[in-house]
This record gives sequence, structure tokens and C-alpha cells, in this order.
Amino acid sequence: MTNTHSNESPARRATIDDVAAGAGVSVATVSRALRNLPNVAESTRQRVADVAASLAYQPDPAAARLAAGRTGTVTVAVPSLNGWYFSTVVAGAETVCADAGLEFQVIGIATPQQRDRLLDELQRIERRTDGLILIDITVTDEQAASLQRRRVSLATVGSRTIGHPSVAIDDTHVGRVAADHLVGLGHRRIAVIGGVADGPMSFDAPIARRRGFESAIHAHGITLAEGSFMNGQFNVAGGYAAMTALIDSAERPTAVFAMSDEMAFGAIMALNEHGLVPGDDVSLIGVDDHEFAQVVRLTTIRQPVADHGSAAARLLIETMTARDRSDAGVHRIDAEVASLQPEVHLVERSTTGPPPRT
Amino acid sequence: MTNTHSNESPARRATIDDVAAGAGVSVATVSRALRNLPNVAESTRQRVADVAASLAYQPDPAAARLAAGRTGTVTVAVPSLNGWYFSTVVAGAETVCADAGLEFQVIGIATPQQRDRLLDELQRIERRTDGLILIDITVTDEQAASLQRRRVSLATVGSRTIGHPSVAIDDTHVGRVAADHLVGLGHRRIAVIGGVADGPMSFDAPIARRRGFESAIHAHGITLAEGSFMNGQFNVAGGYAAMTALIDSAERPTAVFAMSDEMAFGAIMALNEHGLVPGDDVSLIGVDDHEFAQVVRLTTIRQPVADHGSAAARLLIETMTARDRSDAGVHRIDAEVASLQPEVHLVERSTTGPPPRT
DNA sequence: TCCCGATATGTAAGCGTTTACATTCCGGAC
DNA sequence: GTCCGGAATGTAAACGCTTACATATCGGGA
Repeated sequence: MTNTHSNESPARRATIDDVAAGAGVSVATVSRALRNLPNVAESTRQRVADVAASLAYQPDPAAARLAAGRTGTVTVAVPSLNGWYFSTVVAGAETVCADAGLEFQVIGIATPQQRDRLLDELQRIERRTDGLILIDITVTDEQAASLQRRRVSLATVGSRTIGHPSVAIDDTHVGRVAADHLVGLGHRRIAVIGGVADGPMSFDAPIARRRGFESAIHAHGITLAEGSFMNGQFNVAGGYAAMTALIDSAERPTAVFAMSDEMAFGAIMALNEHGLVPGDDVSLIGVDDHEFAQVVRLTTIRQPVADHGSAAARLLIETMTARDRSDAGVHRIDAEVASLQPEVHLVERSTTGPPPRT
Repeated sequence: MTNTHSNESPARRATIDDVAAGAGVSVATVSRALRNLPNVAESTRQRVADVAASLAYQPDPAAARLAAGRTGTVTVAVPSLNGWYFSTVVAGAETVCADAGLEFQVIGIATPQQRDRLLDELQRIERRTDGLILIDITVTDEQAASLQRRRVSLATVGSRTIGHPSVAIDDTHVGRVAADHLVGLGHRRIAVIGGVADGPMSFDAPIARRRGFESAIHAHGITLAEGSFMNGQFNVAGGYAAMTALIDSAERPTAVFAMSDEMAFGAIMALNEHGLVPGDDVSLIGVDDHEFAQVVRLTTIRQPVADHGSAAARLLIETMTARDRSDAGVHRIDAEVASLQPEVHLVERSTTGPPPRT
């Protein structure tokens, strides 16, 4: 019969010793039984489980960490939690980690200082987590190696690090698709709103997208005019500012490739304010297929963002368990790491169309 | 001179003993010195700090947790990381916690099962965190008391729990503002797209908003027609579906109050698809002032969402340190808990206007 | 019947801190 | 010159697990 007055006394929490005593076994056996390790008689396991349940026993994670040297935690480092892309990726990862019984920690790396701090503090992080997911953040091979040495697994989203699993689309291809679509529609005066790489830890998607874009329009015999690459900082405000500048420029482009939907939304704002209609006066294509792209009927290049996060988490967990197994004595097999490259698709809506007849 | 070959050997990490030996003091003194506790000579503190730095010593958080019983972690529980509102609040909280040197953990409570699990697992959480922020999740007083007993502080966003700090707007007032605006414009046939409360842990903002809205239109001598309250599930798809149903209904409303901007965006999609223009054929008002509200020129009721998160985190940290101080012997002062009620403001844009003349 | 290898279980040594309590040291009041 | 209180420091006992190693148990094969 269970205690019906369970919340009367301060009730010291049950420890593994209590369970051991209750089940008439040693703490070692309790530990093994509760973690489903081999070499425990089924009858014993059952008895231990029953006693543990009746005592509402919960192992103290701090003690387990100290003793085992594992934290049961995965950490995701992300430039910001604001922004649809990042929060969606993080959400995908969270779900997978929670299902795997892992604690989920996040650390935001907004400012360049924080970036540097992340590097400095990799040491700190190493003690606090078993696995690290980097979203649009790149580290040097040395840093990755250091992490590996400290037995923290690594997975990246949006970039690749050799020897570690990653999830990243083909950004060059993204640029090409955008270019082909716009050029195919008849546009010749095209601008792009993207982002710039700054510092050693920046991510390289914008660079690849630009490269792909430019090589594709070159292939069509077109070149990007001077001053037609704008930095939109990958947010709405940046997109708005960039498009405003473009509208006011001497050679107003007839089409714009925005490297993210959020920047495209800002661009739409700017167009609206000038009485210009997207897809009619100026064509606009984005990237992501943001939840709201449909609302504003934005032509875009869709990528499966939520999958990025969940896939990365799955790959990470895979590596983590593989590592733990190999630690346990099984001969180390350096399996080739899985790197996913999700497909992207052009989604035509109404912000793109043929250039206006002058 | 520091070791120039720092990454050659496996290099066992420095422990507190190493620092103690290096500084010629006991581990107790090192511990005190590094944590800036009183009763350490300044000269000693300095020497210890120097040695620690030269050894790149980092205290092991797991050991510290076990010994001190504190985790240095705050956890935020949130219905979902998807969605602008939640991710913005979480982002705000993350920044504050990071600045305070606290680890930041998040746990998503998407499904009703997970809600129940959260309750069941409060025990689990208790051992893993020093403070809990609940976003749009309510707990019973007993549950809150249990947390308190386990010495984990609590703060809530979007609802109130007696005896704990919280951040929540006046949702009744939000409803009133929406009603007054729409009625003031001349609308009489008004519908609302909101959400329903389900289960014991649902949040009550939608209920309060509806109450405020209805009481206000009643005050104007209007009543909500049968079937004009739609469940939009607080997301774009739900808003779209709700508005579609409204459009097709016998008595199409001339104005709609959507309880969140995201639902309003969905509603706009539906209107667009039917060739109806928001603010002209049908007026639409949202809540939040989402980053994109401006893009689609949505009239809305602004609330300072990022502040919700940062303010809640600050209040939480305040309680945490107060608790720790009172544990340390200072007489327990049950200070009244701070509950913030951020202001909301009507932001008029172009999705609302007078009803169309028939 | 005896011995052997699995399998099941127990013993106890960590893991790296924090902190209660004990000790030393010091200057000033008497 | 003693004595005393407080500041500085040290000693060692937790904290609650995991796990290497030792031991006990058991069923067969020889």
C-alpha cells in the first residue's frame, strides 16, 4: 500500500540505497537493473523496478553525471532564437532530443563577441553536454577535433565540418534555381538581397547562393550590375532597407532574388510603399517557403526547415550512441559520417512574372 | 611560462586540487576564492585566480551540482518552439539567463500527453533546474507548492500563479480594445477567431480576450451572432480555415477579431483567395504586432512580446537569488512577488475600416 | 563427482566539488 | 603579558551515483 500522505513531511528523496535496501540487493544491482544493463536476472530487474516505483525513486542526474562523466544533454548553438528559420530548426531538434530522453539546452550566439565567447567557452560547454548542434555556425577543424577529444559529438546544420554529420542543402543550386527562374521569365536587370560573411564563424550559405546565382546568370550571358548586391542581413528590416535602396537606384532592377523569405517580406513592404506591385512591376523570389510566403503569395525556393533540425538531432544521437558503444570496448569503427542534403523545390506563386513592358 | 604543447597529450583536466597545490592553499580556500565568497584575503584570492587561469581550470559543473544541490540552470516550458510568439518570448528569456551565467534549457509541451507528462515529470525537472518559466502553461497551486518545496523557483508568462512572479497582459482589456475599435468603425456583424481552452493546463488568455470582447460589444448593444466564434488554433492554418468558413457562412461578418496576428494572416489568405480585400470588404484586427503585421498592413493590438520573456527571466532570477540568500540564514522575508502587466496599444493600419455600404 | 565458464551479484573506490566545523593567526583591550 | 573575537585557512565528510574488480552461484561436460 502506498503512502497516502505523501506530501505531509519534508520527505527526504529516495536514493539508490533505499531502493537497494527495499529490494534486498546491492546498489550496483539496482543501478544495472534500472538502466537495463545486461547480466541482471529478469526477476531481480522486475523487483527492483517495483520497489523503485513505489518509492518514486528518481536517480539524481547530478550524481550520475559526476560518476559516469556523461551529461545526458545536447546543446544547440544558434545565432538567434528570433527568426522563423532558426526557431523552426531548433524546434525540430528539441522534439527528437526530448523523445530520446535527453535534456535540451540552447545557447544563443547573437553578437560577434558571443561568437568569440563560444569558441573560448567550448571548454565550458564540453563539460556540460554530450553533443552539440551548430546551426549556421562554423568552427575550425581544430575546434571540432578538440570537441571530439573531449567526447562531445558534433553535428552541423547549414554547413559541413569534415568528419561530422551535417544537414545542409545545396546552396549553389539554390542560387542557380533562382537565376534560371528569373532569367527564364525574361528578366535581365536583376539584383540580389543577401547577407555578407563576416568573421571566422560566419556561415557560408549566402556565399554559395550568390556564387550559384552569378554563375547561372553568366551562363545566360548576363552579369550582375554594379551595386546590385545588397546586404539584407537576413531579416525583414534589412530586406526592406535593401529594396528601398534598389527602388531609388538609377537602374531599378526588374527582378530581385532575396536569399530568404523574411528579407523578401521586407522587400514587399518597400514595394507596397512605393505603389509597386510584386510580380508585376518588380519580380521577387525568396528562399525557405516560410509559413507566411503563402499569405503574400511569394514565389520561393522551398527547403524542409523543420527536417533540418530533427535530422541533425537524429544524426547527432546516432553518433553519440556509436561513440559510447565504441568506448565500451567494441572495436572502434570510424564509420563514414552521414551528411544529409535535403532537396529544394521552386514554388511558383505570384510575386514573379515577366518584366514589365516599358 | 605556459605549456606551448597544450594539445599534445590527453592532458587530464585540472581539478581543484591542482589549483590548491599550485597556489599553496587548501581546496576549501580555492573554492571560496573562485566564487568570491567572503573571508578570503585579497592577496590569496588573487593568487588563486592566477593559478586557476594558468591551469585553465574550470570547475566541473556536475560535481558542483552534486555537492551544492544547485544546478545553475533555468528551464523554460513552452507549448511549442514554433510560432513567433513563443520563440520570441523564449529568445528574450535566453538572453537574460545567458547574461546571468545560467544554463538555459527548454522543454516543449506540444501534445496534451506531454502536458500530462510535464506534470508527472515535475519531479524529474525539479532535480535538473533551479528555476522554471512557464509560458502559456498553468499549473495547480499544489504543483507550484511542490516545486517551491523542492526549491525550484517559478515564474509564468501569460497567466498568473499566486505567490509567484508573472508577466501577463490584461487580456480582457485586449478584447475590449478590439471591440471598441471595430464597433467604433461602424461594424455590427462581427466574428471572432480565437482558441479554446482544453484540459487543465491550458492557458486562459483566449477566454479572457473573449470575455472582454463580448462584454464590450454588449455594452454597445450588440451581441455575437450564433456560430460567429471560430477556433483558429492560434496558427495560420487555423486562421485560414476559420475565415474560409466565415466567408461561406450565411451571414458573412463585416469585421473579424483574430486573437493573434498569425491567425489574422491566415484570414488574409482566405480573403485574398475570395477576391475580398481586408479593410475594405471585411475588416480584420489581430493581436501581437507580429514582425510581419507591418508587411500586410494589419491593424493589430501590440504587446511587447520579447519583453515578456526577458522580464520573466529577470523576475525569476530575482526570486532565485532571494531564495538562496534566505537559505543562507538571513531571515526569510516573504516579499510580495512582482507581477508585471505590460501595456498594449492599438496599432491602426489598413486592414480595418468602415463596413462596406451595401 | 569435480571442475569450469557463464551469469548474477556484491564491495568499495572513485567522480570533483561544497561546506560544516575545527584550527590558526592576529591585533587590541584589559 | 593575557585573553578574546574575528578573520583566514584547513580538514574531512558529505553529495548520490557508476563501475572495475571480486565473489558467489549454477548447470553441464568430463
